[in-house]
Order: sequence, then structure tokens, then C-alpha cells
Amino acid sequence: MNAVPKAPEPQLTRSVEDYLKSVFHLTNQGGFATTSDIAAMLEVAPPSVSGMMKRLSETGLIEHVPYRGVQLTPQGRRAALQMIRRHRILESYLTSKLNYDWGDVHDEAERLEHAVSEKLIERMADALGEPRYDPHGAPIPTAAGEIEETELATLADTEVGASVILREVGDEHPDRLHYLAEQGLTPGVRLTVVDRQPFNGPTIVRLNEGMTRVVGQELALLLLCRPVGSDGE
Amino acid sequence: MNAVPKAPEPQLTRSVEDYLKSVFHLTNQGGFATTSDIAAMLEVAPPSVSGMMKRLSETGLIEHVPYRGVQLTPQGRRAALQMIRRHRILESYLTSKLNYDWGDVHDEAERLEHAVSEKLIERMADALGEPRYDPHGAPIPTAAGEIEETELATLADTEVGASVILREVGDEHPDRLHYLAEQGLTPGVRLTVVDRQPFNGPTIVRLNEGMTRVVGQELALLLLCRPVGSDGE
DNA sequence: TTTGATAATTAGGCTAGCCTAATGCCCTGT
DNA sequence: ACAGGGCATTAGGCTAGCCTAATTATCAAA
Repeated sequence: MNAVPKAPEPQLTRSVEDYLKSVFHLTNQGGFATTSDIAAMLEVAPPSVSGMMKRLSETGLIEHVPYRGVQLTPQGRRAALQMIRRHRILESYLTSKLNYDWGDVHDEAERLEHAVSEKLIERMADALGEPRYDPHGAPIPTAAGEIEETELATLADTEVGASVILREVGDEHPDRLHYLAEQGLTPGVRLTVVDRQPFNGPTIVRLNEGMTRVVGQELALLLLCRPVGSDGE
Repeated sequence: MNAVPKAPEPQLTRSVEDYLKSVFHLTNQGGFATTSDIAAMLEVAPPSVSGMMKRLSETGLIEHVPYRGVQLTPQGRRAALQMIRRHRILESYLTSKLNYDWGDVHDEAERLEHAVSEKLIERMADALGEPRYDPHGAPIPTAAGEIEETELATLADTEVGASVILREVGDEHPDRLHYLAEQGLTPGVRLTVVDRQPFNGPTIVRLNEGMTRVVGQELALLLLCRPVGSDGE
């Protein structure tokens, strides 16, 4: 008689949401997320991960291959992308509307993403004009659960002489982000690689405006770039 | 050598925050909050309350008189007022800036209040111009932890013939709030009590604009009013 | 003053998540 | 082919919060 009211969608705990996000990020390049990588990312002990993986595969959110690792099921992926959308919309909203610094949004979003309703996220997205990238340049999944996948190279992998656009900063540590902003290294900026020191030494780049920056290996690995001319948005 | 770094202020759990808020609301008229009132308000079983009261008095947030009830210590009161400030600022922000209906803000704020930082609340308060009342007319505690205490009478207690200003709606149920808004019964409106039916019957009021409303006892108890002329803000 | 209703507490158990210690699996290097 | 190292898992324990059932305190009414 009655239409079946969709799937119940079981209402996840904060902890489960965090595990799913971790698995998503760790499997983004394909393959399995390992117990110890998840443990490191969430700062818990490995047995906690084993235990949670067991529960999550029982509820069908992940596929667990013992001693190999885990992958998200379609359902788990949907949940993870929803959390990532929440996180990135929140970051965008905080920077645009409440004057947050891009280094400070991550922690706030990390707590809020577990508490906001779908409705609130969509209101925020709407108020922002449905942004496609967060303040760090990361793509925001759509409400339907699609996410743009682009191949980006790190600045550390960019060859000397190449010109690139800095598209995304793959880091969330306030200190590093503050430093990068001071240096003018924010998404959208155009960079030309002038030189690189040997033995994983720093990369020397020239910005748009002609200024020069010396970027150490550690930071250069966080700066994700696209060659100039391979079309931007 | 080093200055003592203030009190550690122990970082409360969600649950503790909820208990403190309940105790605050239940002791607002003075006196003790009883175990069963707290249990009813939080929808938990009484023994859960007894257990929590024990923990809270050990951490110095409440004063527990066995078989009598509890009261907040100054520290507990501070924490409770902080939560209430968060809640009411959130409600205000959601209605003003994100187009939320006043009936829908409560549930959203109830979840967010446990996740927001002090900083975010102050940014929101600032963006709103430091509002003094939330969308239901309830006073917002200051960041310093002061709250306005005003004597308000319910509409049900207002005598026939009196003119009053509706100051606050003491309810958070979406349905009732939606209904009241439809009827034009929102904070700030001026009402004249035209008549009241006997035996706790409805109160008949005339609004500003001359329209008449019949308000049942249950709702009339939620409408908190101040006599006209006893100065408003 | 005793009694009984009502409310509060204690006793005892459960789950989710975390931990450490002990054990088990897998794979690489000899 | 197998020995070890390293990672994963199991075993067992802890805490916060919740529950129900059993017990105890309080207070008002007979």
C-alpha cells in the first residue's frame, strides 16, 4: 500500500563519521586504507580501528579484507562525501561570511560538521552561491554526492621552467596556512618555477607580480598545481 | 615562576552541558531542581539523573542536597549561561542571516551549541550587532555571563481590559510557534485583553491593528507579557 | 504516630569507543 | 624454505551514560 520510505539511513555517530572520512581520504588514490594509516590519521590506537572496522563492515559502510585494509561501499562513500561537503561548505561560509582566516576554519568546521543539519548546509551553500571550491582550493562535493576529480601535481614535482597555477593547498595546519598566505601562496596564484636545489631542496618560484619565493620541500609537497593553459575554471 | 594559567575550565561533555542548562532553567524561579524534573526535561530515567548529579557535584558544578534537589554553583551557572548564550545567539543568527523560521531554529541551535567555539559565537553576535533578545524574545546572556531578569506575566494571568506588549514566547515547539506567527502573536506586538472565558477558557485579545484572536489556555500560558507603559526598550 | 504514596537513590547491567598486552598473519630477505 | 619484523587482530579492561529493578527516604494524611 504505502510507498517504501526509502532506506532508513541509520544516523551515524561522530566517531563513525570521522572514520568514514579518513577511509575516503586514504583510498582516494585507489586501493585500500590500512589499519595503521587510519589509526595515525585519527590519532587512535590500531586496535580501536580494527574494532571499528568490524562494526562498520557489519553495517555495510565499508568492505573489510582482513590484514589488507578497507574500502568504502557505495553507501559509505555517500556518507563520507556528505561529511566532506559539510566540512568544505562550512569552511567556505566561515571565511566568506564571518571573516575567518583560512588557517582557522578547519578546526571549527571539524566540530561543526557533525552537528549541522542538511538544511543548514544547503542554506549556507545557497548564501554563498553554491561554491565549487573551499578556501584551500579543494573541490566541494555536490549535494548529490559528486566530487570533481582533477589531477594535480605538487609544486615539488613541477619541473624547473614550468609555469603553473596554484590550485589547492593540501594542508589544514593553521601555522603553515598563515605562513603560506603571508607568502602570497594561495589558490589561484600563478607561479613560475625558477630553480630547485638538489637533494630535495627548496623550489624557487616567481609569483605573478614578479616576486620570488623559496619554498622548502615539505611545503612544496602541499602545493597542488595545474600547468598553465590546461584550462582553469 | 610562571603565572598560574587561570582555572583549567575542564571542557564539558555534551551531556553535562545539557544537564547544566536544565538545572538552570528549573531553578530560575529560585529553589532546587528535582531529580524527576530534570529527568523529564532531558527525557532520561531518574537514576540517570542521580548518577549525573553525583558526578557534577564532585566536579563542583552543582550543589546536591540528597533527596531535595540541586542548584548550580557559581561555576555551574557560568557554564549554563554560556550555553544559553550560545543557543540564543545561534537562534538569532539562523533567523537573521540564514532565513530560518523562528519555529525551526531551536533544534538546530540545540545541536550546534555543543560544537561552536567561543570565537564563532562572538563573530555571529558581532555580525548581528550584539542582539539582546533571541527570536522568541528571550534575553541573551552577555559574553560576561550576565542575563537580564524581567518579571513577565503570562497572557493567561493578564486581566481583562489590560493592554500589554507580548515580550516573549516561552516555547520551542515548531508547530506551536508556526501557529502563533500565523496569528500575528510574536514578540513586540501590542495586545488588549478583551475577554476571557471562564474555567480556564480562552483569552480573547485584540492586536495592534484591531484584529481579534482567541487564545486557548495552553497557548496563553506561553505568552509572556509586560503591561503597556512599564517602559520597553 | 504510623502508614503509604511518591520520589530519590543504589545495585547491577548494557553499549560505544577507547586503551594496553598478547597473539597471529604475511611477506621479505637470506 | 623459513626466520623475523612489522602490521593486524584478539583478549581483556576502562569510562561515560544510559537503562530497569530493588531499595530507601520523605512527607502528608489518617
